[in-house]
Amino acid sequence: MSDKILPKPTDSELEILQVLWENGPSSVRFVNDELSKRRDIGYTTTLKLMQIMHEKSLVVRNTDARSHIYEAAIERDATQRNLLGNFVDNVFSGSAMNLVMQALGNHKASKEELDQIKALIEKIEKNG
Amino acid sequence: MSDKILPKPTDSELEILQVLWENGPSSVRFVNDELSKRRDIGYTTTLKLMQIMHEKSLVVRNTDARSHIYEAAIERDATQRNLLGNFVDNVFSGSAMNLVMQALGNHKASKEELDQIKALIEKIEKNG
DNA sequence: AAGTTTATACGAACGGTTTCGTAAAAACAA
DNA sequence: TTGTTTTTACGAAACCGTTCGTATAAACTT
Repeated sequence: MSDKILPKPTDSELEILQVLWENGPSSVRFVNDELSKRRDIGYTTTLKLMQIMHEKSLVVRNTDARSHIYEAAIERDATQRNLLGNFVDNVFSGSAMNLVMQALGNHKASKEELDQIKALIEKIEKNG
Repeated sequence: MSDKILPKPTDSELEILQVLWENGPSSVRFVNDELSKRRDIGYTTTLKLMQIMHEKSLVVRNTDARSHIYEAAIERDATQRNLLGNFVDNVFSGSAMNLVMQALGNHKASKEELDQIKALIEKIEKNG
């Protein structure tokens, strides 16, 4: 009822969410250190981004201690599902199958991965 | 050798590219009519977008006639592959398999589509 | 020829993201 | 206590994408 529609995270926000999803609740310092491994970014830039994410309710934070602890407020799976839907529409004209074929065809998958997919397909076929 | 790295098309530019890929070389008028079927957009907005795309070399154009004819300058497959790679990195931390599983699990695929994927997997397994 | 329609070109505004400088407060060290 | 480090907060600049108004020219209509 009182659920608000959360905005789609931007690319930078997604970078931060990945860190939070993988490491759990974290300080700005920690997130910034993680991001810094991948690219140049100033501490206050990361801080500002996370403050904006807080305003947007993409993260929640605990301000008890001096260094605030931030936590992702949206689920990884749900977020990926949302963004995937958008992406399929924009880039593959809505054809998820085309995307899957591209992803499969382009990516050198291991035997285990292919087996996983085959298992999933069988499961879908049974329940279909 | 003298190949330039083309910029990643934006969402709006992608809309236009879809029209050009599906209909071949087209006038601004035609593209705008197509876009207008899906959303509100002014003629000069479409024109401006296509002019910017021309500057970026995402399209080429023939200005012989009064109404200029625009044509996609980048291939659909290559573009989709590029954007997919980006997307997998940003949203799925580089795991294409995770993306495929999500796409498959979430999309109600027809028997034909599943067969297509199975055939592709077999082909990959043979050549692997 | 005069007026209407249709096209391109250009510039500017608007909104949003990203970046960072600077200030203020809190914690720590000497 | 005084100075250094660490943190949050705030504001502003720079940048980009999108949108559209207006000017101008070309082509068509009567």
